[in-house]
Amino acid sequence: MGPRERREREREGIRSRILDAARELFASEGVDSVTMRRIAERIEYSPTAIYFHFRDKDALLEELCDHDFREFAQGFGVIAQMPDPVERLRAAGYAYVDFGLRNPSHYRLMFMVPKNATPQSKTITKGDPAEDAYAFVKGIVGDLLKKKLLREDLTDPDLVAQVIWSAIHGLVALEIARCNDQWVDWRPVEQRTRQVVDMILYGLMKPADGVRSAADSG
Amino acid sequence: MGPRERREREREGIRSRILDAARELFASEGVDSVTMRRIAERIEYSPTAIYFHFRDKDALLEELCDHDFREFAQGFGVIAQMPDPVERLRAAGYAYVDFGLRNPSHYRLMFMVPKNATPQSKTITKGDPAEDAYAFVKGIVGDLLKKKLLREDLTDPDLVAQVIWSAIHGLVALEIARCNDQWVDWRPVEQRTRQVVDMILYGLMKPADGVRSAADSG
DNA sequence: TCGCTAACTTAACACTGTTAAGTAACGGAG
DNA sequence: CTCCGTTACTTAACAGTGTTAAGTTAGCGA
Repeated sequence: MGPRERREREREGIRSRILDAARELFASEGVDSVTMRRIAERIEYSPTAIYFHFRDKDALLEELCDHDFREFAQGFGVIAQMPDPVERLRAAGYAYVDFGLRNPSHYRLMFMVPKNATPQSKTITKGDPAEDAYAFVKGIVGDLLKKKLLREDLTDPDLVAQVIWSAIHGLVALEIARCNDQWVDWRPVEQRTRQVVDMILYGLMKPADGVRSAADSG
Repeated sequence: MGPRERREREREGIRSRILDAARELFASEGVDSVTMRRIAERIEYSPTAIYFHFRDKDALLEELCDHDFREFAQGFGVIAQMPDPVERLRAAGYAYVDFGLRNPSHYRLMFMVPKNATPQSKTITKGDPAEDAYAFVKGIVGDLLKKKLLREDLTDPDLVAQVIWSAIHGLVALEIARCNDQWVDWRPVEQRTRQVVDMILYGLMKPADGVRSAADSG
């Protein structure tokens, strides 16, 4: 009760209005259009008012990132239900690429800009597959290990998860940064996605088990 | 001959002085320190003088990139001599990663910043493996195809080259953008490199032929 | 010698993030 | 109720950015 809490609520309100304005600007006009002055304009405050709620512009973008990270991880919700870890990995790969290509600006901010650290997020619990996409992949790798489906020299879930992430990230990152590059005779991104995922599965699993390629099922 | 040519030479001279200054600034203090004013300071000209030689800052950076692209491709010179395409691919992978990690600023500018096009370079001849790194990889893939070492469903050299590039690029790009990220328990980049290259070979080649992993030879 | 043009410089514009100083409103203490 | 301090802002300004417009000087061709 009391005005103490009301002030707190109001403060939180304007905070998220700032974040919303930044996000809209960001999504509709690209990261370069996210200036303090344009954010301020949208919420009808003076530019410097933002500094009362965020340390600086980087802190603001960091919090935007934070939100995106959770949303990103939550996108894997249904996939987590799949019983077969191989199919789960394949689906996760497709979902990852899909997110990146649907939200190139967000993806850039999240993974393609050098950062000292992923937001030391108080709001995302590290290691929880529902909120942490890396933990989700690592979980799948753990299941593959348990079922002894991986090559015998692969025993470190972190290492394998990082290798998988590299390949998928490279696909998305190149598409975002180089999609209009006339130099390379690009194959359709869907085709590349299928082949990268196939390569990951063929490349990490025991040959004996045989990987059903994407071509077989669709 | 006469003063006509001398002027031409002088013009070319100041042009490359600008490029050199920009390159030094870029390598020693990062891309953010490459401002028109600081470049001008170094060559003891006024900032606006640069505009007489380059359309704008982007054009200047583009030409910087151009130079890096050729240097990058030339780094594959000795590797091109290797007779076995499998070993050639492995060595090319290591060399690629090595370049990226040794020149993170250059790598970022070359491959991690969205561009409408790789410089429509008059100075790099597309398709020449000595000057075009993509063509070099595509050439290796062609040899692998000729020797029937690839999985039977893989017949398109461009597609395969792009898949290989994705995986290697992802490794480098993540290392550059996220090397200090506390969120992920990163394995040493050398270890990841070996595993990514192994995954590419295991993932693309026929299982029958057996891939000698990096662990076997070193 | 005249004049044109290439190669510059200086001044300025329109931006950017950010800080310093000033102002109005609100809440608790005496 | 009054006073006072904190909170939440605004206005003005600084230092920086890329870039353009206008003015200046030097050198070549006629």
